[in-house]
Amino acid sequence: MPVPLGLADEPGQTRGMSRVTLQTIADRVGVSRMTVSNAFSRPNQLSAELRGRILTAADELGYAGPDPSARALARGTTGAVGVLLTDSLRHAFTDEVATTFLGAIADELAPTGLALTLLSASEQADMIPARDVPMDGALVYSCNTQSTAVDWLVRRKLPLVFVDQAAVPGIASINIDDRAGARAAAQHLVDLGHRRIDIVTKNRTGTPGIVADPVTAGGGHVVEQRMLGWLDALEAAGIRPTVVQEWHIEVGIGDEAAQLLLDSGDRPTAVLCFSDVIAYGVVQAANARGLRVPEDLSVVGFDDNPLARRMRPALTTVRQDVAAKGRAAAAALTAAIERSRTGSGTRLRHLLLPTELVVRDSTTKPRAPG
Amino acid sequence: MPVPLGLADEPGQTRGMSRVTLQTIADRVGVSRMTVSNAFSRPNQLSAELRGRILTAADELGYAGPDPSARALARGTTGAVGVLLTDSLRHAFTDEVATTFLGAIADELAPTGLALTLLSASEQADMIPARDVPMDGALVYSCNTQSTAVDWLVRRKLPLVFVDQAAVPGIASINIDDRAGARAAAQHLVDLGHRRIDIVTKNRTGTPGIVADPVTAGGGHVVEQRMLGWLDALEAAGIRPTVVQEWHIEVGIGDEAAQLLLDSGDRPTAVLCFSDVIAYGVVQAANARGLRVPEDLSVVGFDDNPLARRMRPALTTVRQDVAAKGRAAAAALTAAIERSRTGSGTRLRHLLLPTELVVRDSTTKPRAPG
DNA sequence: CCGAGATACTATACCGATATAGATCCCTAC
DNA sequence: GTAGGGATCTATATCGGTATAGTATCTCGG
Repeated sequence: MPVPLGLADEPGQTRGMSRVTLQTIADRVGVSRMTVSNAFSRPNQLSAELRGRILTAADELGYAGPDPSARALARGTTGAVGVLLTDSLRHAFTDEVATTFLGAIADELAPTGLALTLLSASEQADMIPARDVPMDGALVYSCNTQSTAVDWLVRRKLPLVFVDQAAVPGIASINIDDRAGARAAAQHLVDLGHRRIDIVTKNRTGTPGIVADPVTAGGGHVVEQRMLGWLDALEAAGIRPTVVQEWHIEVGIGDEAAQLLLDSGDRPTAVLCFSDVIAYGVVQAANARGLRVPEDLSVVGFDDNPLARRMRPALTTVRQDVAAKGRAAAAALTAAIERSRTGSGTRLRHLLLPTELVVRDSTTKPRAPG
Repeated sequence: MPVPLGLADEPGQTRGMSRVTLQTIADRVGVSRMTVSNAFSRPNQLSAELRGRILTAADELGYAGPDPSARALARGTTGAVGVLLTDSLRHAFTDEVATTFLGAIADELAPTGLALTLLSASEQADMIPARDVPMDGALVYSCNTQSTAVDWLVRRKLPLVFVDQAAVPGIASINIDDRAGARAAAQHLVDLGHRRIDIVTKNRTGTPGIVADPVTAGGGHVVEQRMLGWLDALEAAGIRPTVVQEWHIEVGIGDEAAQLLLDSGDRPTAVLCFSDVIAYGVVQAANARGLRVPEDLSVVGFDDNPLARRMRPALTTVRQDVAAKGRAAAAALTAAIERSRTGSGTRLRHLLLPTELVVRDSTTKPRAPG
């Protein structure tokens, strides 16, 4: 029964009289505070008649229901779960892979009634969301495991699920088979006859440019796994790729990385990219130099971002089922929360979802087979 | 100083001994609980030496900092703000207009350190996020004002900002000039010489199909305003449009609505659409029937969704600056929160952002001018 | 040598609920 | 007639902090 909006008090104004609490209502009706609490939270603990009177009184007093913070303290549960994101929160809404992932989580969480709180890993204004925001559990999405934010969550002993990160004993994790996917991508190029194959990867922490030792360059678990996968296939074929890394991962960012490869004297005939978004940049850069994809340059992405299908030529890439990853993550989180409530129960899992090479039109045999 | 992850206790396990609280640390160090609290929350209230000892002890005991829920209760602030969304949360990540809006909010909120909690208006499992989740304030985005969820937020007297909704006295609101935009869109068609102009609108609550009385059909504030704007121009030109409404607002949904219009004997030469997404559907449907846009059918959208520019032909539409709307909303919210903290301060505002007709390639003169 | 003012810490009183163990009262079965 | 068992409601003890008003102790100018 919606109350006419105009009648509501000014937000935040207490208007002289003190706040209405359970006690206020208890006094009004002449029952104990506990009974009023039960009227709201455990209806079957009191008679329907009394409950009716209490609810009426509460309504008259403009009571909005038990205070969520107080309830959270007393019950030990808040009704919200967090998602920790490394990048700015904006990224959560900008990147198509991220939106697919989060959308799937939202869907999976919907029936539980849990709200989804987006947490930024960056610490602003002496407030650290991962440490200070009340929540019942959290998803850690593609964050650096060393990150202090992750550390705070761990210290809080919150039920956690790690996604796209190195698995840690005692914490559920969801990963995709990055290494196998990358290996398949590289093998695909090798099988096509390419010998000059280079790599454009991502590394928010390193310096952009050519990477001397790719294996130890870091950049996070996913970056490392994909690198290992590429090298698995390339080294087996006796190929030593030039590796360049970028910071940015946004569509439309100019490509200093691609420049390093395409303008070098020893130009590659194929490029493996950390993501479809990066591949997009590489294709743009190639076109800007008059190179045709795939005739002059084969390009492979990763993720099977919707972007990959929109590109011309359509991008050969490694598909991961991002939605399935999101659903699995949400399910793992609710399971973890349940486990922490009931002492224990289902065993904690480390899931590895498959990847699959999707060959489209951005790869072909090199013009002059090596 | 990150703690080695492996050493952390199992999440949620109390492992025999009871939880570490301020008191635990106070006892260990031999000071009062309040002093320990100060060590964490008001460092300048105690000597650096003692603070050091306290922090060390806390660290040894595996204390993760003051419990957020307890702190929220005592301080009356949680560090998170909510966004209430009518549709499933998924929509927040699926729809490009929504992601732009939320991304802008996230950006604007970043420096404040506030976390963003996504609230679904639907009530699941006896848990109503709008009523039960702790937060410092909330944005209400394009929700039905009658919605119980909105009502809960109002009763809680939370600082609120209404976006894309009828303004209510006492609550800040951000809107765009839907009516003027729609009027301009309709006038554009009239000026081109169209006389048979129909409308495809949206209405989640009504039944899909032809709408008898568009003005009273409801569907929410934005729907109503745009309808008024269209009719302003059409009625002035003596045109009575056929109006059909749809439920779905997702790209790629088959178009029963368009069908009603395009397959009728008296086919329109132009269609005004509630959104670009709907316009996309109409164009698809037209193409499927062998009609060319704009030669056989002019189509106008609304929003200037990025989709509008990607479409072929590029869509004529009404631009709104969604990012600006998001920033304004976030700013209004932080202002509202500040206002409720300090009693009062800046005056509460009702903002109306401009709209602008963007003529692209989906509209032209009717083939046989009436 | 004394009072004013910091500085460093403590005592007490909330914040607004929920959990758990009673206390009544009424009804039923033996 | 009474023990046992529900259905209702209450009393008490938390939940884990923070705000505010003290109480000492120290410092310093006059």
